[in-house]
Amino acid sequence: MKKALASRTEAVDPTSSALGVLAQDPAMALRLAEITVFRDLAIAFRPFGLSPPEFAALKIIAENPALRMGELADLMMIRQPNLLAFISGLQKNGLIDRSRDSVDKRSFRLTLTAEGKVLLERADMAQTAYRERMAQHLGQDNLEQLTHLLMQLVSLRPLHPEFQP
Amino acid sequence: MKKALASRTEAVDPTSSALGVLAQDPAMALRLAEITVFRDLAIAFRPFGLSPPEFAALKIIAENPALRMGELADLMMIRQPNLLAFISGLQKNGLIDRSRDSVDKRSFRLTLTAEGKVLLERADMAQTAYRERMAQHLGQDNLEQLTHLLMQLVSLRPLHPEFQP
DNA sequence: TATTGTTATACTCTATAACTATA
DNA sequence: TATAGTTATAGAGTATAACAATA
Repeated sequence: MKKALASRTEAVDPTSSALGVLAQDPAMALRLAEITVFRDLAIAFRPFGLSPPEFAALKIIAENPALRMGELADLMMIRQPNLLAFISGLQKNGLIDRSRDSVDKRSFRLTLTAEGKVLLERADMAQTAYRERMAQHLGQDNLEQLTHLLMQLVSLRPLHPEFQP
Repeated sequence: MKKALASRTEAVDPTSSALGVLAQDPAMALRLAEITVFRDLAIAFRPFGLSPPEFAALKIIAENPALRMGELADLMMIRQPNLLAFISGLQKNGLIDRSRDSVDKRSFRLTLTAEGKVLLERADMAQTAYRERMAQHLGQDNLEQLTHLLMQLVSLRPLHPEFQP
């Protein structure tokens, strides 16, 4: 039926026919692509001491100065308590400032420090290089269409937004 | 510059302009789409007592009877020790059989039990329903192209496959 | 009374090294 | 010597509830 698959050290290729009909499933493809890209990006960002989510946070703060923490959590689609852990780390490393909002004293406003801006600029080059690698592999137009379709999926709001287990 | 963003309970929309240039980044789009889809799929599979990876494992085993555990781990792009945890669970719940390979006595061969086949068939309907929801949102052709592009990304082999931290 | 951010905590996922039994 | 699977374990990531300060 099928030739013996490759050994552990030379991994079975998930793009091979072994996945069968499942390779046509968008969710499966989404997960495998996510693993592929983020394993690689984690390595690409390591020289800068950043994880992919940390890079994303810096980038979003740069784009949206004086962002509140809750807003950042929403944009990254993670929970506030989970955001806090690595936001504290970024602050401790001197990459971001957290200052109380003068009018709403419950809120913090996030901005990049000068050091944060410099690091982001350097890490940004690694991200750009990786994006260009993807563009070479897929074609620039296809990569843009892929990104557009993914963001459209994000606006697929959950079936049960009020779900509580 | 920008209207005050929504409150915590009515989340800031990651597809809004607040993401800025980052919304054009394939990696960011990939992560947000993955979160969106798998949060929803986790709920869709809950009535069957399955997590999305458990469903995927059942589906892949159904497509590839007598699969070895290491091969399954490769196809799902997860590590063998991490696969083992939930494979044991599936076996304990009577959904899969693990039998020693008669020629290579180190290997196990995975197959679905009758019960596993029945459950998979039912869970498959939930997955199909969700895929149709995506198709309605994006258009059937776009969904297929999205899936195709994602699988092409998976074949983007890592820059440093030999990396050891 | 509701919201922002925090703490505590539990659960899952992920990654690696070291082991066994077979090859 | 190498591979299939296992165990143990450490580290992330994720989820919820409960709390203080502020609105």
